[in-house]
Amino acid sequence: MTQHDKQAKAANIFDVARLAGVSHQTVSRVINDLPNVRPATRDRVVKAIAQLRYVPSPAARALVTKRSRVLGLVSTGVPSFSVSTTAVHFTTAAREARYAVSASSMVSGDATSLRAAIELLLGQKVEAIVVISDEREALEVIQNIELGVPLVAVASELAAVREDTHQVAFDQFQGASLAVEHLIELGHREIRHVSGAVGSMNAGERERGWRAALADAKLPIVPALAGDWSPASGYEHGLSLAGDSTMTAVFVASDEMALGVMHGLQSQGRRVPEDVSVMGFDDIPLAAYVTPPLSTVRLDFATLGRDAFSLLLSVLQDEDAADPTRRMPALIRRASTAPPAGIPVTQRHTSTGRLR
Amino acid sequence: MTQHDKQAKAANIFDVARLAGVSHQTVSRVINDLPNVRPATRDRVVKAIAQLRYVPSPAARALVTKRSRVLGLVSTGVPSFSVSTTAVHFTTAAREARYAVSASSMVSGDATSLRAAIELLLGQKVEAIVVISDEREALEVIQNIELGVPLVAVASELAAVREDTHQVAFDQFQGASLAVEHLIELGHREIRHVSGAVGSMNAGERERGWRAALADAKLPIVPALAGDWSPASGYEHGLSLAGDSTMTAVFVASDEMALGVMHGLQSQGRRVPEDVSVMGFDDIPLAAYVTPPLSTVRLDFATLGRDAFSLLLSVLQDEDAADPTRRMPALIRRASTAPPAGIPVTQRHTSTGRLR
DNA sequence: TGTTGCAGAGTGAGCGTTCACATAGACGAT
DNA sequence: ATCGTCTATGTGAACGCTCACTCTGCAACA
Repeated sequence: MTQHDKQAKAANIFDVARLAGVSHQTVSRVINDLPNVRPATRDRVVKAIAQLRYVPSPAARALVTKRSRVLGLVSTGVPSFSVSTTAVHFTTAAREARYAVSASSMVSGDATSLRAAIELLLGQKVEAIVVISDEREALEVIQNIELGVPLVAVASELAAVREDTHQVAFDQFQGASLAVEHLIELGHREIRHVSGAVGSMNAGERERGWRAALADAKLPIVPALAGDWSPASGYEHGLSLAGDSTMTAVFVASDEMALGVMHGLQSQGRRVPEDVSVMGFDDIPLAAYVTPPLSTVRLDFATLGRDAFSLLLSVLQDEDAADPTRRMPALIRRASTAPPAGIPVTQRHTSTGRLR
Repeated sequence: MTQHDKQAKAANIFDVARLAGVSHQTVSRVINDLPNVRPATRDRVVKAIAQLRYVPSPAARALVTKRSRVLGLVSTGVPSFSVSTTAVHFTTAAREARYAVSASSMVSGDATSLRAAIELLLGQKVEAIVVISDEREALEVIQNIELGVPLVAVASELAAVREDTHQVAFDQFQGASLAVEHLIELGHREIRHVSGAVGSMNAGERERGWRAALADAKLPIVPALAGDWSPASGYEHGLSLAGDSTMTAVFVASDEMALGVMHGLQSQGRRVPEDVSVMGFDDIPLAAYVTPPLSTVRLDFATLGRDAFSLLLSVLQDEDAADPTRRMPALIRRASTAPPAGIPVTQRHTSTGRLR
């Protein structure tokens, strides 16, 4: 019974066929779950497979079927909660559907490395590519490459230049409006915005939402303060906002920056939310556990990741259902937002000078 | 000149050979950069390749060479800064060496899905597998699978059960000692610890470091408070620690939890660092931008990721150099740690009762 | 002038699958 | 008895490479 299952070299379909006393084609039918195989025969084959620890060669299979069952995943930027979570759930969904995911993440996202990454993916004959990147330019670079395979972009702008580009995203605009409306409802009238990085599509949509909500309420709009998603940039703007005694609330384009803003504000003696309300975006796990807990807009990245995969799958199966689903964010009220101080005018006078 | 480069179906090595007026073997020599090809010939081939947009089939190549140039990457747990950063840099290094990375991330990391993930990777004939997981059990599950390929674990415990398992890690023990010694130097005598998740190797090492540093200084040791890496668990422990008037400092096993601890403490009226010093671990980007900025231990995950790849590469090339490098963490002093209040005894009396 | 050596090619087999097709037997209808 | 039909199985080619050879001509040497 005991086999010489030494390092002999892996069994192939013919070895299995021989052991099971059938043709290689019958083995193929069994591994591919095709009909017209007698249960008894199937059994013998299955046993032979197990005994020989046979694993079909993906290379041979890909060679003849011309399908690799590999998906390319490109992501850019410093690892963030949003991108990572989306990616993990995309990968999980793919795995469950028995697709392999060839990942190509990169911090910089410049045209050169992006092109190299795509090239490598294409060289692997991936069946489709999904891009999780918020950088408008990155998406454009990719769209200008002759891919030859479908592209799914997890991105908030409908900039579908090419016919075979599909999209899945949150409604960032609505999310931002939600946030700003919440501040307006609380009674705030001067609401500032710290935006995300230049060239970021999400940043653009969020700023647009802020602007629209203010316009709707006929409230004053001043130029947004340009951040870069880093807590450091939030902090810098927090410092300068501390000196702005007319505003009573800040809508920040991300939680990470919002925490920086709060720290900047607090370090100058401005209290949150008593003096200034701060609103974030994303709802990162930490948001609820800082002082004060951050009001924010929740994005369900897990669902987004799975959505991206479903879309990819339907594109691959030519069901051009492909409706660009846009998930709605949810408002999360916590302690960093509150009605403005009841005595705004007096307040304004006493704290007019630059604080330091 | 203009070709009918319609959807004709991709060119193969023979098409290129025909166009260049050489044999397929010469084309093969060119794409593999082998010698004994006249420059003029090489040129013609290169031109033909460009003209036909020829890309060699990885499947055909893998079929004959028996090498896939694909690496498997498994990671477990909720996406975190540490894991994501390590993974991104591993991927980048691999891409630069023209290796593809098949990613299989999963939130749960239970034996079943872990086995399924490994199975899928093995089915793709990956040349090696790297695991970025802190869960002892996950690593054990994987080590008990007959992989047939080398395994590199990014993990802090030297639990090399199998011969072909290699490791790369930080010296978590030293890092934790560093942190605790910093607190001791500041004058703290009662230093508590909020540990990471049960079953986490890093958590174990960090707790061990805390214990050792206290023992070295002959300071009292009480059982650690068991967290689970989540900010929520940090918060809970922060709440209970607020009632512990004997301790003046807490060493928390991660920054995320440390922020939760600070929030718990602060919500009970305990000031950081005036009443309690809090020390984190990891140095996440946010750590410097909360109030107060968090003292912590910095881990260079980017280097770790690259190290993992170098190790993998040397293992693949049979250079069993394979020394288990352990990178040293660095102490980062910020504002969440300070000398204990000068009047600890009085303090102790006034705040003895449970705060709430 | 013949022999050797080597650079620069080419030839054909083989990798492990799936696909299209061929074949054998069983069964019911004519 | 004969034919078609369906099920269960087998046969051989093709996929696109690399590998191990073979072949050709030219330079160098005795």
